[in-house]
Formats: sequence, structure tokens, C-alpha cells
Amino acid sequence: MKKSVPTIRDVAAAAGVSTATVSKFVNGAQRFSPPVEDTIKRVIAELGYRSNPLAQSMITGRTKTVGLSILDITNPHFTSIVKGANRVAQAHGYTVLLVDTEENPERERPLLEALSRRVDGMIVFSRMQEKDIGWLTEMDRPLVFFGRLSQLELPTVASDDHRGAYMLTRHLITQGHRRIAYLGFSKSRRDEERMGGIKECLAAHGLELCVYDGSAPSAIEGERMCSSIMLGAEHPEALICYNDLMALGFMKAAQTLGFRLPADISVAGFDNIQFGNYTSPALTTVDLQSERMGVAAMEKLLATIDGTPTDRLTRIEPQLILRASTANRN
Amino acid sequence: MKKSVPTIRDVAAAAGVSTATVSKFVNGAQRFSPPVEDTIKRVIAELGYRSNPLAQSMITGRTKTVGLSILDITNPHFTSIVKGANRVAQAHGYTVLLVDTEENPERERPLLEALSRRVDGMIVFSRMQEKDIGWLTEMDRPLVFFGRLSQLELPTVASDDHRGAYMLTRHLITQGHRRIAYLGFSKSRRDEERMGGIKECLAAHGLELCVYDGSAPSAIEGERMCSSIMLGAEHPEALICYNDLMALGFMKAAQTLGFRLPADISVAGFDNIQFGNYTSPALTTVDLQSERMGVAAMEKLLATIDGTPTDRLTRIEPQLILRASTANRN
DNA sequence: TTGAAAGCGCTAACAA
DNA sequence: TTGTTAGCGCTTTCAA
Repeated sequence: MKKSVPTIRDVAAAAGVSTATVSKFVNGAQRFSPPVEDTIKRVIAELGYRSNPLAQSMITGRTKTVGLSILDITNPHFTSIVKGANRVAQAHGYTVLLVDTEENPERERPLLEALSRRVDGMIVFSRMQEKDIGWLTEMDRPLVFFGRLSQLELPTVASDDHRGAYMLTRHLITQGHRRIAYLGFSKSRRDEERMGGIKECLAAHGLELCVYDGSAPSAIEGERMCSSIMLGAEHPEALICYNDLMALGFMKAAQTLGFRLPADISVAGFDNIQFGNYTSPALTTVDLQSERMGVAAMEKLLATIDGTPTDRLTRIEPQLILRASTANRN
Repeated sequence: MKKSVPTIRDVAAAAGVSTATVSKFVNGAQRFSPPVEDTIKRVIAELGYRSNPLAQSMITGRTKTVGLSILDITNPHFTSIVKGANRVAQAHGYTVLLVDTEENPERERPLLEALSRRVDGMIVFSRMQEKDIGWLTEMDRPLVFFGRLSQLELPTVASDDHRGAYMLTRHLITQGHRRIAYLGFSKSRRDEERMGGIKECLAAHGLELCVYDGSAPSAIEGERMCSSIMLGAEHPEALICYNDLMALGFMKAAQTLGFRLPADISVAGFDNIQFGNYTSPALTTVDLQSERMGVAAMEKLLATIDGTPTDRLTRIEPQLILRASTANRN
């Protein structure tokens, strides 16, 4: 009595037909005479047969699985992306294989190479320099990339960070802020875009930007940077953070230092993570539409897999979300 | 000129050796004479050969991939678990295949069945009733389960929710709270344990528990439930929430209704998600050690896969984290 | 409508 | 040290 899982051959033998027949029937590739179909159906149920996706994939070359590589699963921005991507994949019968590169550019390549052979396509969020990702294109797998690329011709989904930053800055200026600072994260490709948007808007009003650079896009880092930002000769009237996590950390540390928000300083971030809603004051932010980005990326990937042509670049418009962390400076 | 990816046969032919030789060499299963090794190495580089993990897995029966099924990727409790599990898997050369069942018990079964054939083992967080998960054991794959089970004999990692709840309640009583309420989530298996711990402690002090039941373990739901909890004839002096997300939502809504925290009501949750640190007041919580749970589960799973015996149950001790959302009632 | 047979890319005895 | 050979579980012509 062999305990192991039944194969298509076991089914074929028990049903008195050929494996080819079973295969075609299981995949709905062909209809058979009622008696044959009934027997097969019965035997499958009896044996508890289920096809081996590995063997199936090896032959067909399709795995019905897509890879999604993100930078940090504990950042709500990325989990929202996953949420959106997951929903679309699910609806199309695909399983998402998630890889968390943990903000470590060196880990990306081996992880993605291992992943690439197991999936029909991949969506990649990368911290690598553009010059270092040429190999991605050589993996002969459909691929969608997050974020603007200047050289590479990859299908891409990107938020308009420049515009989002401009909108936010414009609003801060309207509120009467003049000394505006940026707590950035220069390791990210998007940092430049955001800073560019801010600077452009400030320049248009004859203002200059004071820039601080964080070493991680996290709340902890926001906390850490707070003292050097707030305890100089003259602290900024408004601070734009690279993302909401940093803003959250900064706000907490600033309050601990005795500053009142937004009276002493206005604070804003990017991403519109749900937790920006639960701080006091609630966080003003630029909603980059994370979930929608995930949806768009997965739709683009599945289209590419199916061979349906799509635009190379999908741009998602950001939305400014005003909350209490920014206020008029009168 | 065939554009397709090179197989082991291409390498063998080009190197003038047998496929077996290439296979063994690639897998480091055996050493060969220097000239042979050099040629193979060179040819592999030239052709850009990389072995097909699918074919490999089909034969060896091992995929070097493990599945991890969670209830909601946007809940930081689960992302911490993933973080811990991921780290361990990575260190052992395994890739984690993540599945988000989105708090939908019906989706679990098909998702897990599809997953089970592609991985060497699985870690499962389930919202299903214990009576409905017997099939899990029949999937002939190593499996680790999160949460206490009463009947099933599965390897399990669980936090001591009962004790955590007891500790928290005890502290609240010490702080002088008498009218204590619980905002639960009865769909979760852990809800009972938490409520049990609270009740036991209250009973020991001759107190009774007032219970509200939420329909989702989310911040939104916490917000929604707030008015019915706070705007009755007499509102509780302290509220324990099923998790931090609900607590966050509740706190925000309560403050919006004009209540001062913790002066009017103390609030506490479970999980110690990082965002409990960034609210005002910061959230008192029971740290269930999410990341450690992920680590423990993955270690247990990999041990099971390797055939190393482990204890059936790993229990993780919770820690009470006191912050400003709970205060003395004098 | 059904089946025989030839693989998919790789590994694992077993030989040489 | 190296090669031969027989599959893993499945799909897919092609023939019956």
C-alpha cells in the first residue's frame, strides 16, 4: 500500500483509460463520452488526485504565479501595493510570490534571479542604481518596474512624485511658511524627484530649501534626525519628510522635545499610510495611491504575459491630503 | 539560432561531457578533474546557463520554498511575523511564498491547496474553525500552525494570550480601574483566550466584564464601535481592545467625541505594533512578540522539513508594554 | 473519441 | 573520475 500522492497514471490505470485522456479531461481541453468522463471524475474523487503544478509548469512553461519584490514589508506603503496587486492577481487566477528585499540592494539580485525561474513574470521595486539593473531585462521574463527610469525601456508604473511634492510645497507656502526644510532619503530614486518638486516650487517664490538626509526611510530614523533639525539656531517653520514613517517619528520626537505641532512647526509626509490618521495632530501627506499602483502594476504585468500591448509607462496622479499637522502660520 | 534558454544538455554538449557530469558539478555534489571543471565553468558562463528549479524540484521533490499564509498583510502584527519568518528562511536558503487570505476563511482552502504543492512546507495562520482544518493535516506537507489547537495534533507556535490578558487586566485594576470593558473580535480563535484572561482576573477581584464585539480587527472598526461604547449611560473607565489597530481607531474616535485620554478612559490593545508608539497618548499594549513568533514558526518548520524532532508546541511569553494610554484613576 | 509515445530539464542509481 | 540510463508527473502531437 503506497501512501504517496496519486499521479495521473494512477488515475488512468484505475479508470481504465490513458493518461492522455485524463490529462485532457482534467484541463478541460477536450470532452469525452459521458461514461468515460464519469469514471474519471469518480476515480479522481476516490483517489483524491490533484495535478502536480510543478510537472505541469515544467512542460507548459507557465506557473500561474507572479513574483512581487518589495523593499520592506513593514512599511505600509508597500503592503498597500501588495494588497492591490494581490487582488488583481487573484481575480486572474494567479498566485503572488512575495519577496522582501529588506532595503538591501545586494540581496535583490540573487533573490530575483531565484524567483524569476519560478514565475511567469515579476513586478519589481528596486533600490538599485539604474545602471545596475540592466540584467533584469535579460531574465527573459515579463517584468514591470516601479518608478521612473531614464535609460531602460521597461514597462513601468510610477507616481508623479515631482508633482506631488510641488503641490504640497505650494500649499505650505500658501499657508505662510517660508523656512521650509526637507528630511530626505537620498538612497531612494524617488528622493530626487520629490526634492526637485519642492525646490522648483520654492524657487518660484524666491525661497530656498534646507535639506537633511536620513539614512533609512523609517520612523526610527525620523525620531533620530529630529534633534538636529529642531535644535539648531533657527528651526524650520515646516518640514517635509521623505515619507510618512519618517514624519511620524519626527513628530513624536519633536513633541517629546517640547515643541507644539503644528504651532511650532508644520510637518508633512508622503504615502498616506493609514497610521498618519491616528497621530495627534493627524498627518498631512501626499497620497501616492499605493494600492492603485499595485493594481496598475499587476494589470500591466498580466497584460504583458498575455501578450496584450500596454503603454510602457503608467503614471498615477498623487493627491494632497490635508490634515492637522500643517497649519496657517500667522 | 535558438534564442531559448540553455539547458543542461546544451552545456554538456558544448563542454564535451555528459549531462550527469554537469549536473553533479553544478550542484557541487562531486569534484572533477581540473580541466573538466574549467571547461564546464567556462561554458556555463558563455551560455549563461542557470538550472531550472522547476525541473529540479520535480525530481528531488524539494523546492527550497516554504509557504506562509497570513490573514491580512496590512496588519503590522502579521508583517512582523513575516519579517521574522523571512529572516530565518533566508538564512537557510529558503524563499518564502507569501499568501494573504485577507481575513476570508473561504479563500483559505483553495489558496493553501494550490500553495501546498509548490512548497516544502507551510506556516499557516487561519481564521477557520478548528473542525474545518482537518484537511490541512492531509496535505502531506510539513506544517506549522499559529495559535492553540484543542484537538488537532499539529506543530504549533502560540502566544500566551490568556496570560497576556491577565497581566494587562491586573495592571488596570492596580491602577484603580473598576469598570473595565473589552472590545473583542469573536471571529478570532484568540479572542476567547484574551477574554478568558481578562475575566479570570476580574473575577478574582469580584469584578465583571462588559463585552463589545467588533466585526473586523481593524482601526476602522475601532472607530465605528467607539460611540456605542462611550455614549451609553455610563462609559467604562478602561477599555481593552482585541488588538492595537482597534485601539488606535477607538482612541481617535473617542478624542473626536471630546473625551480626554487617559483621563476619561484608559485604552489598551494587543500586539505592540510600532504605530502604537506614535499616537497621543502612546498606546499601552501586550507585546505578543510577533517577530519572534515568525522566527519560532519558521525554525520549527525547517526543523520538521529536515526531520529534526521539535516540541509540538512552542509558547511565546507576552510582555506588558506600559505607555500613556493607561493611567491611575484617582 | 481515445491512446501511444515522445519528450520537458533535470537527477540518481549504477556502470565503466 | 566520468557516462549511461531510467525516470520524475505531466502535456502534446499524431495516429488509430
